[in-house]
Amino acid sequence: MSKQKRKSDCPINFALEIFGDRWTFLIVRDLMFKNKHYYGEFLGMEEKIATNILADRLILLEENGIVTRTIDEAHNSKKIYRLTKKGIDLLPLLTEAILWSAKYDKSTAADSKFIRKAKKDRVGLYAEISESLK
Amino acid sequence: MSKQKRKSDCPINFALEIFGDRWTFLIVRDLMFKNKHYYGEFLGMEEKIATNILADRLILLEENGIVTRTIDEAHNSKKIYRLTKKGIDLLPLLTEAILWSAKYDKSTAADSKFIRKAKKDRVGLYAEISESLK
DNA sequence: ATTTGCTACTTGTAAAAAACAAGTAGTTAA
DNA sequence: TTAACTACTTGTTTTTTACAAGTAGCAAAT
Repeated sequence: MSKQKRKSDCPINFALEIFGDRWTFLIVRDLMFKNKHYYGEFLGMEEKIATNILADRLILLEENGIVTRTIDEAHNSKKIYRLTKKGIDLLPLLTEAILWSAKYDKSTAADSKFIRKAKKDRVGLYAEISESLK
Repeated sequence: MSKQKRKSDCPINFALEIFGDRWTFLIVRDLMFKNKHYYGEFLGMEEKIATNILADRLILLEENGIVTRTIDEAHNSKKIYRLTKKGIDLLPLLTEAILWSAKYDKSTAADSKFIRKAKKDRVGLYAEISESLK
């Protein structure tokens, strides 16, 4: 999945050209909600991403300005991945996806506390999570 | 892209297993915002979807309860595609995607009137569009 | 000082999906 | 009765994904 010329300037298409695959959003999810920061942590995700796909998607996410990659000062062999502002700004999109899935998937594993808070106090929820990502 | 067992019950993954590709959301976009209802109309989209991909995605969207397919009574050779309630409920998700892309894509083709309305009166916008889809 | 293991990858290959070009079957219109 | 339209299907090539294995840099343990 390398850089190609865009199919259109439609905003939906813009988002799809970054996130229109099975894996990219799962990495963002782990960064956003599961406090994961290392390659090895993403590799451990429930959905079992392959090593090459993970490496590829991390590069793309960095190229698209959604995550940063820095060296862990305590352990030189480790790299820390973090969401940028642009990445954190995906929170409303992720939240709507979660709400939609929770509504229509009978066997959803969505966190009911999250759903309740999202319905009652969206602004507060966003503030809380944004704060946790600083 | 046929039916396979799910990788997880995570709500993000649930959405991705339906929409995690380059094309499915573009069809939903055309149904939601561009008043398209026929195979031939989708085929004419700016992004140039291939005939086999379109046919496949329409089947999947129907299987997932997001669109209905009915025969046009006036023209027996035509089929009408419409969003279901489940499909219309994707509106907040699509809207957040549009807002995010409009914010971060310098050359976005996002409709500025839509963006303004979405920022000022989300509820009103949703009501307006939902009404137009009945 | 050297093996052992951890971390973050890369490489090779098979399988699956997408892209592209062409063809087909059932209307409808001329 | 032919021509055109509509919604597809089929075949082939190209691209992407999945899976298994290997590698390079660092750190701790023997």
